[in-house]
Amino acid sequence: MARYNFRETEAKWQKIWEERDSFRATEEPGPLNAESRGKAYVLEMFPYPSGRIHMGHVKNYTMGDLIARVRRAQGYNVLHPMGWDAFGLPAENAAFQNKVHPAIWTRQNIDGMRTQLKSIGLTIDWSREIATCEPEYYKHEQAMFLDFLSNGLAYRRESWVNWDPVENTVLANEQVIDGCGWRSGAPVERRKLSQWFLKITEFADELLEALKTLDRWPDKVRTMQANWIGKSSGARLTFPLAGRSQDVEVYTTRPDTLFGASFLAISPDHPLAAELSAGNPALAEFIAECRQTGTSEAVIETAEKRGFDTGLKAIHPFDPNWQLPVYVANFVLMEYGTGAIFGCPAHDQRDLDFARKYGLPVTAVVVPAGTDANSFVVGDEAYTGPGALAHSKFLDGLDVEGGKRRAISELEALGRGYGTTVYRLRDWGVSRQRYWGCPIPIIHCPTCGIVPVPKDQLPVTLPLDVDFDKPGNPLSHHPTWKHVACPICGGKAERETDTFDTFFESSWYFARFCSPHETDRPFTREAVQYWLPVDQYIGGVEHAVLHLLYARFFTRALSKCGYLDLAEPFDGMFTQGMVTHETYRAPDGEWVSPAEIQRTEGGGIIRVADGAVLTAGRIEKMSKSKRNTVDPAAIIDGYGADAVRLFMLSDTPPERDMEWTEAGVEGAWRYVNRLWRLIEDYQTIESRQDGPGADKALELRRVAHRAIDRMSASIDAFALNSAVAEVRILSNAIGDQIAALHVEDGRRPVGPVLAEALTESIDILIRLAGPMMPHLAEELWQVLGHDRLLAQEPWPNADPALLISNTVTIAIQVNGKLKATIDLLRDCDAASAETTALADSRIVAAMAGKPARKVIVVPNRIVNVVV
RNA sequence: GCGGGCGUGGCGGAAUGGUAGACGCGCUGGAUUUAGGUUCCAGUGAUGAAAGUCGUGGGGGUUCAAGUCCCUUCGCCCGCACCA
Repeated sequence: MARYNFRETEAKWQKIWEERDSFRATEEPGPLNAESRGKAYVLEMFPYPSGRIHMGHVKNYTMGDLIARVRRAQGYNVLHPMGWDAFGLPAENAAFQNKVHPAIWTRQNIDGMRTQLKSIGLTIDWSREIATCEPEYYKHEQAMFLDFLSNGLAYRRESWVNWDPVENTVLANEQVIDGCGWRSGAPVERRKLSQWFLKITEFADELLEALKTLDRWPDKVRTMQANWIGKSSGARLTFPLAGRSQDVEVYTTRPDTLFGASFLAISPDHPLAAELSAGNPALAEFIAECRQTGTSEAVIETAEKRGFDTGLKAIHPFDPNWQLPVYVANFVLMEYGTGAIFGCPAHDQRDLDFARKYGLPVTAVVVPAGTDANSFVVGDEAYTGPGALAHSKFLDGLDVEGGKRRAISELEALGRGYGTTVYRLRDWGVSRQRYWGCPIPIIHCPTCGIVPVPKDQLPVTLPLDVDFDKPGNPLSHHPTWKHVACPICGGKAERETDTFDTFFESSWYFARFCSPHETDRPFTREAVQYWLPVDQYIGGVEHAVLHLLYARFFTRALSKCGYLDLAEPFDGMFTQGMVTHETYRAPDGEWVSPAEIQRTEGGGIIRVADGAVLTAGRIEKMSKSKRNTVDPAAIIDGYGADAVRLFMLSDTPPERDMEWTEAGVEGAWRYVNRLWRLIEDYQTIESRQDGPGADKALELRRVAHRAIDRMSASIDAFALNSAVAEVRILSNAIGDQIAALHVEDGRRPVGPVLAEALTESIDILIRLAGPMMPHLAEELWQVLGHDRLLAQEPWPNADPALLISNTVTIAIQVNGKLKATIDLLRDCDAASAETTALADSRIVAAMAGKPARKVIVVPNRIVNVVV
């Protein structure tokens, strides 16, 4: 055997797998799955075709491929597809910068990325590849939208957007930098536009409740989704305005603190604010200032809390003589509750900050148990804990929950309010004022109003002859595209020029993969019934809320419209961590890419080009701005896909951020070569009747079968780094056995018992290594003389008899501190374990003559002597 | 601001409440080969001559026993509805 040539070998097996169509999925379990354990749909989040794959992709697809390969070997009928989330802003930015058409740019990127992905050696069924920018894909979602519309799941209303007043364009949140447009630099304004919404709120409670059933999802993702949905119970109540016929309706989760109210605050977008501003220029200016921020919640919430006293007085619902000032405040969101709140400074931090700023009274009405209500003072911190109500008339003495109930029943009796449930979740705005997205199939007719495009006229395709030089949406200034005849009256009408949010495409692509070539319908019932739900979905934690929630909603909406019969699309979910890298800076502050650096012998870092001494900075998420990305293609070229895959899996638990290092991938590369040499050495063994090693065989087999057992368990638990460790433990054990053999003329004589154990262990080792290092393992499998592909071989079974040994090592503690270990027969009785432990000289010494007060014996584990 | 997460040797990390540091990187010493990314062997938490003592971000608690459970505190990271 020559040196391992990964370049040739990896290309060779990728070609063979492809020629033999090894990973094609059909609903009929094939001969490989004669003893099929059912189907396994393994899916990684499909990539945006940015042009080149990045390390995050490699991590994602390596993990998914490992699962897919293991499941295949375990006898499951596996579906493991790939496609392209091909609509989105970057294509338009590229069009603007480089004068390339988004369609051409996207298709070129897809071609390049497909080649790169294939170089990783993934078990993808490429016959099912889809791209969401193709009319064959998006025509189905246009039909879905029309069905949502007729089923009351889509509607139109006004909503805010970021508006760049210089470019006259709508900006995405990421295009707003410090409150200004990224290209124009002009302060961004909020504007109202008429937009389409999907009624995700109709499923709010269902989406929340069903989280409980998703027991193969990470708890943190379920928690984040539950918080996002944000179910809260509270009260709606009305405050009459003094001297006016109007009321202000308020939502609160703390009706128990009504007697601690000191002001009312309404949103700058509240209708009352608009009305008052008409006769109040100062207020109008305040509201205009509030609109000088973006629409992002993070910006609004972190902005300085400001208010404007309208001069109006609201009358307390429980006391007609009590009047509260009414403010317009920038932190009150029109989208949540009623767009108006009452402020109780003593028991809400935000209200307290506001009250201190504007000199409003602070009255504590909940005091901790055992505290005197008259001496309890709120300083800089609001009291939000439990306690007894005080200074609250009929609520006095009640606890918080009791107070809430009593306050609500009182409000209901007075006809001033009622108990209610509110969700933080808002309906999903799907309109985008952009070109590179799926056209919304709607026609606006001056006579007939909003008219859906008839289904038989779908798809509404994007025109290709568009101009990106003018700001704004190219669809709206296209000379002809939007001008159409109204489908109802035949008169002159205009197409909707907005396109869908790209989350639309990713909300159902997993179903499309089930029958990607259907033309008249998005998928067949048989195919989705067979494959869905996805058994294992894998992707970045950054999608933990939005994408996953939208897909869950979409699945329900499609079921309501008769497309599916399913509530939850993803049975198992795994969220991976990011890939990070150290950062480097030149003396002038410029960021330097890892590809341009070299480490000196003294441990310093220099830039190769000019020898400039660099400083190593923090380890951060790989990003273009910090220039700390590493190109997977270059690394695969240098070390091979197997080494890259192995390093991706080996060091860090997959849910955590991992640091990419050159040393790490080199270590993985060395291990690839070590396995190659191990098989080389193994081939020198020669079975002889008088050969040595019979006494070593059983222990080696134990290690091998333990490796099967522990690695399988690690994979099921997604502890992929531990799974790699198990393979290394096994190869180390085999290597130790071989190294211990005497070499004669290049041969290693060995007795038949150990020879057989070595052969069995090597067989197991290669099967276990296959999902991680598929090319090397496939090559070694062939070298060992097998005809069948390793990719079609079953997973090994652990022999239970080899998983347990006769003796166990037991720790003996004195007062909880380890003093000795002893070997005992497995499952020996507690009494003899105690006797043996107390007889041990080290224990006698540690007890220093004191009597044992208590002895705790945990069978097969520990004896703790308390003195 | 709100929500979620993470913190263990020089480094990545392992550990059903039961022997802290598996596996690897790095480092130290040695051997082999002068190799055209070497390989192999031994050692490697701190401290101590040793016995031992200490040690899982900090502080407190529960327990025979805590990295693991509870309270509290500090630091870092991610998401926040038009990036995908």
